[in-house]
Amino acid sequence: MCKVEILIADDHAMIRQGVRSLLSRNSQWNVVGESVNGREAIQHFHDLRPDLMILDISMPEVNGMEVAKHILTGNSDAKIIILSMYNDDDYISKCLEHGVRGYVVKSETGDQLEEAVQTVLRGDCYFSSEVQKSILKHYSGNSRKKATDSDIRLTAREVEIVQLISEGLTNQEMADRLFISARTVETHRANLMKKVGVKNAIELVKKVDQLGLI
Amino acid sequence: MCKVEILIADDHAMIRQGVRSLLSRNSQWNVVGESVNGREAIQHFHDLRPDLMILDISMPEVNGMEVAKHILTGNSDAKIIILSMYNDDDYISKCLEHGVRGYVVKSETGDQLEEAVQTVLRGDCYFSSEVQKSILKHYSGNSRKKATDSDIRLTAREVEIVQLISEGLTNQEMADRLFISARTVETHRANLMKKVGVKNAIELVKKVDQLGLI
DNA sequence: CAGGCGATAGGTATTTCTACGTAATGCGTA
DNA sequence: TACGCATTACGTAGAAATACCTATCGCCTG
Repeated sequence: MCKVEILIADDHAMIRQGVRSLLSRNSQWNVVGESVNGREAIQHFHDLRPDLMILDISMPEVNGMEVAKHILTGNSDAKIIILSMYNDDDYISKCLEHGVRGYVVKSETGDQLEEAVQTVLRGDCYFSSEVQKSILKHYSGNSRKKATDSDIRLTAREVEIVQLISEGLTNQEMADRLFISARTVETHRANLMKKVGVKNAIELVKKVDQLGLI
Repeated sequence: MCKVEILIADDHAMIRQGVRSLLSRNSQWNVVGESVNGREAIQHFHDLRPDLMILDISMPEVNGMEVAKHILTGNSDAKIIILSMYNDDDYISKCLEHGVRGYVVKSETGDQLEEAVQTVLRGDCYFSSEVQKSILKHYSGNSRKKATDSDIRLTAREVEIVQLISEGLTNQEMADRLFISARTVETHRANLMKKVGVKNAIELVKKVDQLGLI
C-alpha cells in the first residue's frame, strides 16, 4: 500500500524539521521533499506531484500565497495547507479565495497540524478555531473595508502592487514575484498614480500610506 | 549519570517541536521544559535551572534579548543559545554584549543547532559562519559606519535632499529649487543611498523616515 | 445579453534614476 | 599648514520609470 506523499515548503530548516517530526508520528505519511523558497516549491510540486503540500506563507523569492495561487490555478484539486506565522485576516481570506484546504498558525500545537493533515487528506477543509474567528469576521460583514476619507478605492491587485513598490521592488522584480509581465505591473503602477493623483512612485507610497488605503 | 537539562523558549509550537526532535538525536540531552513567552522563560529558568537554554528572539510579553539580558545579569555563566529568524547585525551585537554563548539562525540546518549545543556545553561559544560575518563587520573598525543603523549621520544638505525626494521632486526640480546642478543632486542621492544601505529612492525615504534621521 | 470593470499585455517615446568613476573648492581643525 | 569633510560638478552607460494608447479575456451584474 502506498504512503501519502507530502511536500514541505518553508525557508526555515527548524520548522521543516518540526513538521517532519510531527508527520513521522503517522507511519502512513511520507515526506517526499522540502523546498526552501517559493520558486523551488512550485518546481518541486510539479516534479513530485505530492498528495499534500504544507506551505509557509513568508518565503524568499515567491511568498506562499502566490505559490498557492499559482498551483491552484492549474490544479484546483491540489491539497494545500498553509502554515503561517500570524493569524492575519487578510491572509486567511486570500488563501480561502485561492482554494487552500487548511490554514494552521505556527503557534498552534502539533496535534492541530496533524489533525489538519488528516482532515485535508479526507477531502475536507481544516481551519483551527482561532482561524475560524477570522473567517466569521469576514463573513459577518465586519471586515468591510473601513470607509476611507477619500472616495479612492484600490483593487486587491493594486494594493498588492503598492505594497511591493513601497518595499522598493522594481517592476521586473514585482513581475517575477507575481508571475505577470513587467508591462502589466507598469499598467497597474500608472493606474495607481492616476487614481491617487500623483506623479511618481514616491508620492504614491506616501499618499496611500497617509490615506490608509492599505 | 545525569543528562544535560535543556530549556526551550519559543512561542511557536512547530519550532519547539523541531528543536525537541533535533535534540532527541542525542540521548544525553533532555528537554526539561518549554516556554511560550519571555516572562515564562525567565520563570522556568529560575525554577528548573537548566544546563542550557535555547531562546527565540521574537516572543510575546518579553522578547528573547531581554530575557537573555535579565538572566545573564544575575547568572553570567548561564549557557544561552539564541535562535533567531534573521541574521540581523543589531541583534547579534546586542546579544554578544549581553553574553550569550551562541546564535543560530532558524534557516540553518539542524546539524548546526546540534553543533551549537555541543560547543556551548563544552564551555565554548558557537556562531555560524553567516553570523560570524556580522561579527567581523562589527569589529573590523567599519562598525562605526554600518554596524548599527542609528549611527548613520546625514549632513544638512543630505537631509534637505531626502526631504525633497520624499516630496516627490525629480532631480531637476530639486536642482532648480536649490540653485545647484542636477548632477550634484544625483551625487547626494547616490551618497545617501550608499550611506543608508538601500538600492533606490523609495527604500531610502522609508528607511530614513523609520530611523528618524530627519 | 450587453456593458462595466479588473487583470492582463503590448507599442513607442521620453524622462528620470542608478552605477561608477573623478575632481575642484572651501571650511574648520588637529 | 595639512588633512578631513561637505559640497559642488561632470562623463558615460545602462536600467527603470513615466506618458499615452490600444486591446483581449473573464467575471459579475443590471
